[in-house]
Amino acid sequence: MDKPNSQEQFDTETRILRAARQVFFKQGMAGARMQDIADQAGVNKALLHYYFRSKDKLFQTIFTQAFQTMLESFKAIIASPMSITEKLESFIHVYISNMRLNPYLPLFIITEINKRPEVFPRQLVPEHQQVDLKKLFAQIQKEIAEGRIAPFQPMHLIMNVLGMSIFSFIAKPMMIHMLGVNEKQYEHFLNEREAQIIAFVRSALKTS
Amino acid sequence: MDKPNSQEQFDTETRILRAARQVFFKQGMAGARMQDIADQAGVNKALLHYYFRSKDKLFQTIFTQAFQTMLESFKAIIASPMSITEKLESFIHVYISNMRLNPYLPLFIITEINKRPEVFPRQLVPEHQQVDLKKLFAQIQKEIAEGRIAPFQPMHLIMNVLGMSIFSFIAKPMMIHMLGVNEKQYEHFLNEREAQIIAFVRSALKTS
DNA sequence: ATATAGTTTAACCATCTGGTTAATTGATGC
DNA sequence: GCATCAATTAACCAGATGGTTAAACTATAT
Repeated sequence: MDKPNSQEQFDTETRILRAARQVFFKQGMAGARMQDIADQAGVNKALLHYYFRSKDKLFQTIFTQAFQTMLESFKAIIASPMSITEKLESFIHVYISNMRLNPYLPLFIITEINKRPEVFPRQLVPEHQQVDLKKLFAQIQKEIAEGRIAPFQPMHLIMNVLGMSIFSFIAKPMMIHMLGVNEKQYEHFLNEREAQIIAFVRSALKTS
Repeated sequence: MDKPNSQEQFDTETRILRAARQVFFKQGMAGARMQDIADQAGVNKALLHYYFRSKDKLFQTIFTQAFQTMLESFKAIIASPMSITEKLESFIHVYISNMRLNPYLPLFIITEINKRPEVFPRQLVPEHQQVDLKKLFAQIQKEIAEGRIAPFQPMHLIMNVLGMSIFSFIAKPMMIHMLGVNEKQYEHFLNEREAQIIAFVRSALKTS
């Protein structure tokens, strides 16, 4: 009948990667089946091994790329010449936009690292391109000292912003069941989310 | 050599349940192995089926109980006769305490609902014991109208508090790699977490 | 045309895994 | 002692799953 996926325009390797991303993101390493990925990509299962040797190798390719993606937006914002307030609001905007396109990404990363913490050593994030927290922390403390924002510990401030932004997406299924709302109501809620978080952070950081 | 687990004092069914919780929480439904659970409980694998019929049944037992646990603390706080500020701070305190004891619980619930959203219908949360949001929302709006707290939409306010509290625990492995800190530093950070979130929320809710 | 190299497929294999079963052990009442 | 019933175990089974392989197909160059 209908094709499992309309991606004939891409070459085989790309189609496998796209299919693998879909399946791994949704099912995780343990739950993903090579046959499912092959079906989704519309190719023979043996081709997965031809291009990527093993399930583990294919998974690592997907995972590493996903993790890098996550890191990149983070680092880009930190490096930019903005005020703290602007950076925080940029975080909120960027992460919420990204998650609208790719809601599974953060949860995927979190669960997979959680299951095999020993498998993801420093090697995954080479020393030279690690997030430079020191500069960001210094900037926050400077603005606090200048009285431009209320005093909060830098790491907690960042975690607050990330938590409010990311959690509302990854916990969507749980919250829908916990709060007893339906999909549509929750989507409406997510649409307001960015503005609401920004307002909340502004209020918290206001100097009295 | 040594026993896989020192729980000889419990009866077989309890030992299986405790072992299943450990394995399911960490590995998820797809990643968990019946043999692992049996080993962890120190019993023969056939006993798992003798007591719980199938992996699915055993999983459902664990999952339902975990989900109820999560709901109970939520509902208890909502029902209590506290002000909004007190309730929010109670949320923060209760969830952070619970997660110190059981860090895998929220992530477990989130990922499993995510993987099979169709399997968890309303039946899991019987109508009569669903979280009563209406009263809570009304209380929030009342306190806003009385000028006791700054105006934020109730559901966003709650999500903010839950996000800041829960996310810092479930994202621990990701944040450790993202921020390039070590386990010990992160544990120290988590110890300060409750006080920091409370301070942040208070500041945000202050009426100017 | 044909040789060559890369690509794709069907069939197959070994292992893992959830689940079953028949036999054994243990306790309890008579 | 022995009958009865629940609890426990070792051995086994069928299907699923990651992975392999030899053959077939395709395109490109000569």
